[in-house]
Amino acid sequence: METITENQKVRTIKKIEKMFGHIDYKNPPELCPVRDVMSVASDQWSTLILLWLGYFKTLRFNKLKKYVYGISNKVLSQRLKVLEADGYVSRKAYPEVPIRVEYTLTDFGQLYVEKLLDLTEWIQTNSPKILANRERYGLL
Amino acid sequence: METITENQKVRTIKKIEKMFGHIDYKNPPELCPVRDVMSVASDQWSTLILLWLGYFKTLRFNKLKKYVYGISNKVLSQRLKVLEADGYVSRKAYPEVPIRVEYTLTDFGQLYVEKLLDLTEWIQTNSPKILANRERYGLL
DNA sequence: CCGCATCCTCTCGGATACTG
DNA sequence: CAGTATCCGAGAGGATGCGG
Repeated sequence: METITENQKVRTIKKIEKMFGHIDYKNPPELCPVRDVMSVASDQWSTLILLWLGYFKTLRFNKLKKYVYGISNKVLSQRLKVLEADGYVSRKAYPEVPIRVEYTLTDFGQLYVEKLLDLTEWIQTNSPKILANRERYGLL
Repeated sequence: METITENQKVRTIKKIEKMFGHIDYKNPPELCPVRDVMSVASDQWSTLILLWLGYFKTLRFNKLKKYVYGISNKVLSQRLKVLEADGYVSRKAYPEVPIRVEYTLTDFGQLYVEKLLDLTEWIQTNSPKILANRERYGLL
């Protein structure tokens, strides 16, 4: 396991201070953009949608639905709409019959996916440890 | 805005392939550890709890409740329990009267917070753009 | 094929009151 | 002080059928 230097801890604290320090912590959550934006972007379904789009570059609705296994029509279209609104995803409809719709990451979305991936990779690496923790904890 | 090289995109795809490639996408979500672990760690409340603990190092229950503004007793204790189970947070109770309980990040939790922070910083930086997107989209 | 509309279920989460 | 217990409402999300 990686080790943590005191220096690193101090830098972390500085970063958090920069993030939270200037807001009055008594403010309602609506006024915290980080939380607001996070609630869209790091939603469980959205995360998977974005990663699969990062992988395939372009996906149609039903294809996406297959990869993001278990998602319902309703939730998928809901999430796509929000992701489009926030600028991560672009939607292109071809007026054929039957209609064809393609979803693609925007450049902005691509950047986000790269950040997100750093986190999910870390999680993937550490998930055995985490699941073991959880197991052990359950036994207490 | 940063630009994205084609090289970077290819690397991103490789990473995602490594993450998702080996699993059968038809498997039920329960079998995807990334998703499972993410649902705990990147929960909206958990994120805030972890960041505040990263900032203060040690916080008591009611102090935490003040900083994570708007969280209820129930949810706070729930989240803390799960975060403890997964190994991000340690709980220490002092048998005084009245009782005193202190929550601290574990070293593991500290590492996670650093990763998480990279993401939230990016979000903080880009939230004006995202909110503007959202606004514009609403007008269409 | 895309995805909205409907219905219905069920969990999450807020408020409050209470105990070791 | 640090939670647990209880109640309750809101809304997320699943299933299905239909329409463009």
